[in-house]
Amino acid sequence: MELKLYDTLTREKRVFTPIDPSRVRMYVCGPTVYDFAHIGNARPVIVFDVLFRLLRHVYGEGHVTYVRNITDVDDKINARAAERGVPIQQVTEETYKEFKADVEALGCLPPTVEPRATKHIAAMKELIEKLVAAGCAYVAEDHVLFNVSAMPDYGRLSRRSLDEMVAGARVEVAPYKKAPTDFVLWKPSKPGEPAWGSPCGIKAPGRPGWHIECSAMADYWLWEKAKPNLSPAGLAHPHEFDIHGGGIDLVFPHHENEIAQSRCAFHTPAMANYWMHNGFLQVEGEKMSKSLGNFVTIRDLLGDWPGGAIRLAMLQTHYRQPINWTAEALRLAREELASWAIHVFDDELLARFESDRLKRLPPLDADLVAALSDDLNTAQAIAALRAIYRKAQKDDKQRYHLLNAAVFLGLLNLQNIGALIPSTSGSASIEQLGRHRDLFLRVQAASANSRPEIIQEANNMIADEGIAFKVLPNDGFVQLNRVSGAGPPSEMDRVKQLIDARNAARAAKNWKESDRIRDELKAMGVVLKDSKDGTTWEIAR
RNA sequence: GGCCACGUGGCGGAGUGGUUACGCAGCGGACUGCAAAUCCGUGCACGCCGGUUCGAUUCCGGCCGUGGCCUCCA
Repeated sequence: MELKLYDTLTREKRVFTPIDPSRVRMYVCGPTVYDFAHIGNARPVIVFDVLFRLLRHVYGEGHVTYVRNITDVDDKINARAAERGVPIQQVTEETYKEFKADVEALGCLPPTVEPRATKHIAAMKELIEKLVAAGCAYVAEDHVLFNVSAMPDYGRLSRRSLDEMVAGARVEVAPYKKAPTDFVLWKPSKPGEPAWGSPCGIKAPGRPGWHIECSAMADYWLWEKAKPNLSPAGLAHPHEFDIHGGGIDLVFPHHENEIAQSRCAFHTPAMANYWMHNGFLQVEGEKMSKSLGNFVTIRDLLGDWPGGAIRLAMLQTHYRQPINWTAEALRLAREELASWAIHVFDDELLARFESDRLKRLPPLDADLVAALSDDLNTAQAIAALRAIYRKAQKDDKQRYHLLNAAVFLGLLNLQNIGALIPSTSGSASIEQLGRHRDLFLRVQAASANSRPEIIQEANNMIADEGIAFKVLPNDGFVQLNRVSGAGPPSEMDRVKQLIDARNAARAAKNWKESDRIRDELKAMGVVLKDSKDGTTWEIAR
């Protein structure tokens, strides 16, 4: 199966051929950790997680290195720390933890490495000195600046000429720059700002610019650290790696500058062989901004929707298309996952699947892999899942394949399948569960880290009804329980009794009685579904 | 202002030089005592104007509309 990826540099879909198939290397720009990540931040994380999964599938799990950096030195972080009156490191550590929890709840695998900028200052300084030595950078007023004229095809990625950039510039040019397009590699720090000993003989302490961080960390992890594991073919292209990803807004200037830095420092024709960019995201048809009040954090969304539903909604649009983020799309995604969970999955299937996974996974659906191999066409991949779902209604084998495919795409795991199937313990009322269904889903969908807090919050809201959510220790499923006291006999048992009584009445063609019982169940919040195989029921919404 | 994308049926959203996306909603049918649910089937489309072509939603040009970048925002 050929894998094709769209390359922003050449603006075309090309067959993907890794430099070294035994070690496929990918770098994606990660978050700047100063606040909760928003849904726009989630897009590249999810998109490149799908790519990571696909690459692992094609080249083997141990043969893909995925680096996603953490930018933990940045003026926005400094500002936030000052605002809150806490040390910078506290801001970055806290935010990183939250980010990790969010991303996990969205079904993303951890990258191979998550390097932090502050741990790679030496590599950055080394790179800067290399650039100065090569005549591609210069020192001015304690800054080190990249000399853009040293890079002949600067602007190739973003398809803009130097003239355009100068003409279109709307910012004042700092006086120490030789040319308006030159950008900062290193800058001096004021007292109180994070600072390290400067390179190039600069006495004043300083800190790195944003662009150099990525060039340095990419090279450190994808070349210096990867070298020992590369085949001769891989070593023939020093410093180059396979895929560089990020949001489309990073094309200029960030990625353009990364290319300039890395290529000039290492004298290579390319930094990465494929440049991939995800499209932008709007919220309910409008640009997301704090002033419009439609700024949606991942955490907020996870409060209202299972992570799998967020992921499904996200992947329904091709990654390069703009996406309009709506509650309606989320609702549909949740309903769809719920219908899979309710109609074709059960505990026996999940248990069998989990035990199989430890040994060997069943082969993936060919249509699914073909769709993903065509420049990550997740919309078509999801269509393939729906086709399996349709077959799964009749063929038990297909249920297993659907589960396998959904787990592969990261849409479902044991925990969030449970999230879609509400249940009560003996004594809490089903009607109560129905009423608090959304709250239930919020608790069930929470990541392990954030769950205690969310469960506390949820339980505070329903405390006056004498009920509380409880996490079952074995499987992580959530139940609604009565807090204390004996309570009435199990309502679940009562439902079963009533259904049996109703079916007895129906068998006797006593419709009046059977309808009365159905109404009684309805009053409890239970909706019946009769089928050939018997009567099932679910919680009313 | 410069540069770059995008514009598909009631809604969301793939794809294609002539032939099915898919999902939701709608309609019809099966099932059912009725209802719900489920399953099966089905109508509805390619912003506007030109051009290339036997034929364009798909290629080219123009226009209109929306969005992005040019400000260390994914």
